[in-house]
Amino acid sequence: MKARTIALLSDALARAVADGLLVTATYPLGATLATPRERSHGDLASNLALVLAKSEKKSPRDVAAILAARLPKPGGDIEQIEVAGPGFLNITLSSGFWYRQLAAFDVDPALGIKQADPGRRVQVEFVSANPTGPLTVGHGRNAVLGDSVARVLEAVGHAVEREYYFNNAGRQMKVLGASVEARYREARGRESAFPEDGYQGAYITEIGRQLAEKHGDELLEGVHSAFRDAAEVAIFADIRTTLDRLAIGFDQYFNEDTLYSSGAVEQTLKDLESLGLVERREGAVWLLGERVGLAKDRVLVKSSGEPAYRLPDIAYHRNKIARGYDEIVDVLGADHIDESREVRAALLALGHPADIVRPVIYQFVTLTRHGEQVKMSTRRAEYVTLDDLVEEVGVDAVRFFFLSRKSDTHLEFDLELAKKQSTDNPVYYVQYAHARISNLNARLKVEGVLPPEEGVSASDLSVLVEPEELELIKSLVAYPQIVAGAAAELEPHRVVFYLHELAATLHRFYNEHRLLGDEQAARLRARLVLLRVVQRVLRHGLGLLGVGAPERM
RNA sequence: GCGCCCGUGGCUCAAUUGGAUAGAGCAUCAGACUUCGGAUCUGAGGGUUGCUGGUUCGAGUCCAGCCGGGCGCACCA
Repeated sequence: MKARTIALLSDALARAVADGLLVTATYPLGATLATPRERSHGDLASNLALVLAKSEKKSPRDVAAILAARLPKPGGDIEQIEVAGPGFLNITLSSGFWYRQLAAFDVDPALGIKQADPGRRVQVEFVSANPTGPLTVGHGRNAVLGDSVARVLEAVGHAVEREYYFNNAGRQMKVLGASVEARYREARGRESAFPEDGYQGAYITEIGRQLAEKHGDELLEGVHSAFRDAAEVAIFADIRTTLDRLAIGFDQYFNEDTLYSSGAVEQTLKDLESLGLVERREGAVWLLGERVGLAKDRVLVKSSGEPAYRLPDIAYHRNKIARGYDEIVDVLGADHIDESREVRAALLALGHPADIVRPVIYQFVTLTRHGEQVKMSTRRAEYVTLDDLVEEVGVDAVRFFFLSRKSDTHLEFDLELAKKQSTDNPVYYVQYAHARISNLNARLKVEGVLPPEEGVSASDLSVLVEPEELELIKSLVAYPQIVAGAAAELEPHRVVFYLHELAATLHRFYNEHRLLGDEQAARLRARLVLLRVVQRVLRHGLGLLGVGAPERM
């Protein structure tokens, strides 16, 4: 419809030029045709006259009037065209158009969502927590965000691979092993030197205790990798369990270590060096900031001879690019923004198409309870893990709440609100809309009323004349654009806001119009089609968020 | 000090990426059906979008400078 309307506007412009009233022959790039947020502004609004005003040296309203006079007379899908405000052309579509849309949605498994053609191969890398401890609430936002971005991309026809990148070799893991060893010794009643910067969580004590149980005193003598290995296995199992609960899975787990064994890290360093982007000084190897567009020089290899984290990270991204993805999404906490920039700069310097790497940055999460902030300290054992959070408020609330803010803003997670089984809680509000329709269908079925078979005609739907009904139809028809926008901008929160609004529109309709006992059979049938599509959209949207759509609550 | 992100009713957040009279929810107040589950709905009050300039037909959105908050500025990952 948009394309058709633009063609009409373009025609009107050409005719105005032919009539000698306007001089701009080509349809301007800056002109948009959008759905106004204000309902009284019609269904489509063009700013064409506003954009042309300057070059035409006429007032926007005059330009709009000239164009309006050359648009086709209302009829067919267009019911009304008017000049409004500073010079907008507001177009109202006929109800017949909307009935046809609804009828089409009813038989379209894709609910109007266009499939990208050709679809792209997209990799989404997320979570990527090293196995040093249970996932935190912060990882939770990462996990849910990454998974939902992947779902949205899949919904518009891209082939998505989910990847988890981890490092089980570095200093962190050594400290982890030493921490476990100390706990093991304690469990065997021996002296132990707990590392100064060791991991203090209770889960470490537990792993140490289990090793003591299994091996007795066997591990007291000598140097063992068993501590580190046991910790890794136990912690990874724990992480996977948590992710499973959240219905999050991965296609690949990528171990940083393979970048060393394959020589990729070394090769990356060589390549940077041969491009003259590297300098050796103070015993370390530096990436020259100026040469790659960064403010400062950055260490690639420490004076100890170990690569700093960013070198393997650059190698990792080269590896990803070499795998041929059309697009690479990195879900990162705000504290990794600079790192992401450094990698990007290095990739560009190495001649890679760094633009296909798209970081999704999220800000930190705070938990509140009764308006008070819940303290989370990783150093001490008093943090709330992601698992604790899921345990307390449930999977649906965790996922919905994490997605209900634009990722790049701080997120305040209200524990009490998330647990409430009432209208205040947006998860329940949306889920209830879905369950309500199920319940209604069940009640009607008892009365012997069943929804019509699929394939009703637009004219069958023309009994839907109430404002609440047309509002629902328009809201449904907007859904594909919401999904497309969420996919293009990697912003699942748009789906959350849309669903809340759709649910509100449904509740309004539901409250105003009673279906049970309606004697007008044709109207009842049409309404059941409408509700069927509403329910499908709710279910689909919740699916993009990974949130359940219950039949009953 | 430098860089990045953010400042929107009392609170938590949106705003179709530069569009029209800045919208929701919570909270407050006032109401609705002899409940297709009231886990719902209607209405009201509440705003100089941190401040000051600038860009243009038009700014919450863009540019500059301040004020305030967060993150980063390791040879930690």
